[in-house]
Amino acid sequence: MCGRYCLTTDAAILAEIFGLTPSDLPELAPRFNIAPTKHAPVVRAGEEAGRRMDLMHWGLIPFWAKDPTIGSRMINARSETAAEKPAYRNAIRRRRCLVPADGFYEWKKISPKSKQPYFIHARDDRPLALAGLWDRWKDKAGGEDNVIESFTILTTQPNRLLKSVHDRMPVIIGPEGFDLWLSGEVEDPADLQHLFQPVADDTLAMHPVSRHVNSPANDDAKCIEPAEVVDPKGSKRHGSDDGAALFS
DNA sequence: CCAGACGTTGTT
DNA sequence: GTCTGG
DNA sequence: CCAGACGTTGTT
DNA sequence: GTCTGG
Repeated sequence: MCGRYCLTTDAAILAEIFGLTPSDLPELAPRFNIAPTKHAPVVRAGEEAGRRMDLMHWGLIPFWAKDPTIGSRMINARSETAAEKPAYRNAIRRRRCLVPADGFYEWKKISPKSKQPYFIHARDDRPLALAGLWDRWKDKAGGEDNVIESFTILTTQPNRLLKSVHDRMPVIIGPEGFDLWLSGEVEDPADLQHLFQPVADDTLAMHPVSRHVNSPANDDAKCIEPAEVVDPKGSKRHGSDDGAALFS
């Protein structure tokens, strides 16, 4: 799945990659540890034309929700079934977005009581575009104009590299898929299914990182720094960049 | 009809 | 909002 | 995803 | 154990 990620790339560079108007970008600080319920930038189709980037709450709050805390359980959506789920079926037809990420974290279970975090990123270190859905929720009770826009990240089967750490991974959209994914209303969500295939095995690389990343309060470069794999008994081995090892 | 869920992952 | 379960 | 809380009454 | 918060 995808429950934590990193985004430190400048807004100007993201604008170039995602085809955004450079004069209309949100302020972005480097983020090494974006966690559910935090705000993060997503790219979506503009209401008139083009694309825009806006900050949204991670954890999709369906427009019909009475209690917005439901969003904390909607951080991922299975791409295989999103079109049928009440929480996502409207969004997948009309409100798709791309979630820029330098890379994401996965926790590999290394013993019954221990998990080792890994950082996964493009081999060429360019930002990734994760497939997302968004929604707009309005507080009925508050009376005020309390509007929250929020997003979720789609998941799919792991490719060969990811399979070694986890059984799910985020859907990653290549540049050739941006137009379709960010197009307006799609009548049949089956037309999108081909975008949900796991990325090619040689596009990503990964390395183990410190458990420093475990706490969402830690948001610094140490989160992505290569670290030793440490098992619960304390024996160690050095973390190589597994992606590079597999494909070099 | 109304009430209650609406999600994923991982673990057993 | 809409579907499922009772 | 992980971390951290998980409760009430009464008194200050 | 399970839920909420980040």
